[in-house]
Amino acid sequence: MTQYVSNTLSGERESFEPRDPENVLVYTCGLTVSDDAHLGHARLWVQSDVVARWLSHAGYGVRHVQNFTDVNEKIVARVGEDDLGDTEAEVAAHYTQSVIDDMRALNLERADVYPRVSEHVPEIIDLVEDLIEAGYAYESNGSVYFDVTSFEDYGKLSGQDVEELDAQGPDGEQAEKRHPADFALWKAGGVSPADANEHRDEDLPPLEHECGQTWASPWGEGRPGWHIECSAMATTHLDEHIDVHIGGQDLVFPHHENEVAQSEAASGERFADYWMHVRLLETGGEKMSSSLGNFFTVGDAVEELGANVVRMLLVSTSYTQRQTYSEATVGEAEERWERLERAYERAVDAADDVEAYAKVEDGDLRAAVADAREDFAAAMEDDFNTRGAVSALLEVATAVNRHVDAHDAYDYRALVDAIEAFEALGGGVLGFQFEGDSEVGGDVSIAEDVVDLVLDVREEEREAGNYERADDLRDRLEALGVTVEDTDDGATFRL
RNA sequence: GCCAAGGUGGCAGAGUCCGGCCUAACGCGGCGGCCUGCAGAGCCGCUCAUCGCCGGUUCAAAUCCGGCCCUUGGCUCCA
Repeated sequence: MTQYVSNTLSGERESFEPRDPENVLVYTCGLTVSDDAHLGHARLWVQSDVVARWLSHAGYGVRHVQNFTDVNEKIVARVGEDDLGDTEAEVAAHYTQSVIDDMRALNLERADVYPRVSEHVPEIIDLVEDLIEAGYAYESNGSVYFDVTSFEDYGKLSGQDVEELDAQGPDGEQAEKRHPADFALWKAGGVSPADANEHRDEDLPPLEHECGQTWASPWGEGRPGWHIECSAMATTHLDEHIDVHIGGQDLVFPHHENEVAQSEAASGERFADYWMHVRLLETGGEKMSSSLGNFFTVGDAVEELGANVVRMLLVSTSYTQRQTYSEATVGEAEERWERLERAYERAVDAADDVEAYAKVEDGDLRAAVADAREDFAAAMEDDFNTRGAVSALLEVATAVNRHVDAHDAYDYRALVDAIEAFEALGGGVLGFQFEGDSEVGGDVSIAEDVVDLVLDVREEEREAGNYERADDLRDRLEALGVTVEDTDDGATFRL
């Protein structure tokens, strides 16, 4: 059993050999909290979530860090908009919370740390100082730039040649730089009104003064550059040398290239051994993005489709392949999820229906589950092929349906095995939730409303002390296939 | 223009690293049958591929090599 990973650094699929299998260091390049997250972001999150879950499942110890960029001119540009807040920090806090809510709604496993730029400015300053001392960066007019010509390997991640590169950064920086491809590590002063207004909604009054938070530094008041934050936070919370760096494909250059340069120049060590780049989610032939305005927010998607369908969608194309978002692909994801869920429920019902000591044996079902476990593992080991992993589970679904259709007495052990496969692989690794998931829309929604009505009546009976009536309602619901469970928060049910 | 990644059936999407179990997985769609009071779900069978184009290597290529065409991303904030 060997894990394989496509590595942008080498351009090849490599066997995965973490430096310490007990403590695999994974950094997911998070997002700038200047707007609600959309499905493109969610694709990255879900894919990196599944990577972390699978590695854990496969026996590795994983330390996962995912950052929030909460210092950025696009955030500044929204100051004063609606009720977002009057400072950069308030706007950032608003969208950070929104993203955290989205991540919870998508059933993402918690990362170990979610560092924010605003809380790591001292580490960033230290790193910039180190780079200046080592001769890789220079101060110019209160700003600090990385000297790309000083770092021999510059361009190795994205395949760029320094001499061929166009200028990086806004026009205003060019005069301060030695080489047009040099990039800012530290920017003097706050965000200029011009830079902020470039991203500002046209309907809002333009900003007139320099704004955004600034910090004291050896070079005067200023703000960290974009790329340096990830180097500083990855080093702080993981190590100078990490195992896996995951991010969106649109960040290969310049962001990740610059991270490599900064980190490796500062430490003299290789920064990340495996660079995984999740290809983009496209709609209408172009990438889904905030700036293009062609996005579907995570919140809306979860509300409309349910977390399981969204996850099924985002896991239905392997991360090395760009994905199309369309009505057809969403429809397919719905069908695939429902097929899986129904088979799971059938297996649970059938298992409830037989005694544990039942003697029936169905060799086909047992073999199908065993094969599926192997296929699932093989797919995940082969560069985290999530589509193949789902397919393996759907094979179990077919086998369960076949078994239940064909027999009056069921193979208890085989059913339990199938249920465990659904829960451990579909639930534990792919992050689906088989129970307590309330699907929104259509007949199910109406049925749920009706059940809620009955439960309200039952609650009134309970409060009045009429437990016989309440228990009768519960029994009758159970007979209808609705399992009622009383919790601290009131009664819940599942169909 | 330069850099990178891709082009597989009606759709979507595995397989390409290590050429032959690929007569191309899984699913959606379409057609027929079983089941069913009806519907849905489910089951069975069928439908559907010059695997971008051209050439080469080989007994054998979706898979390897060369050229070309097209798409997407990056080179400006971007997952």
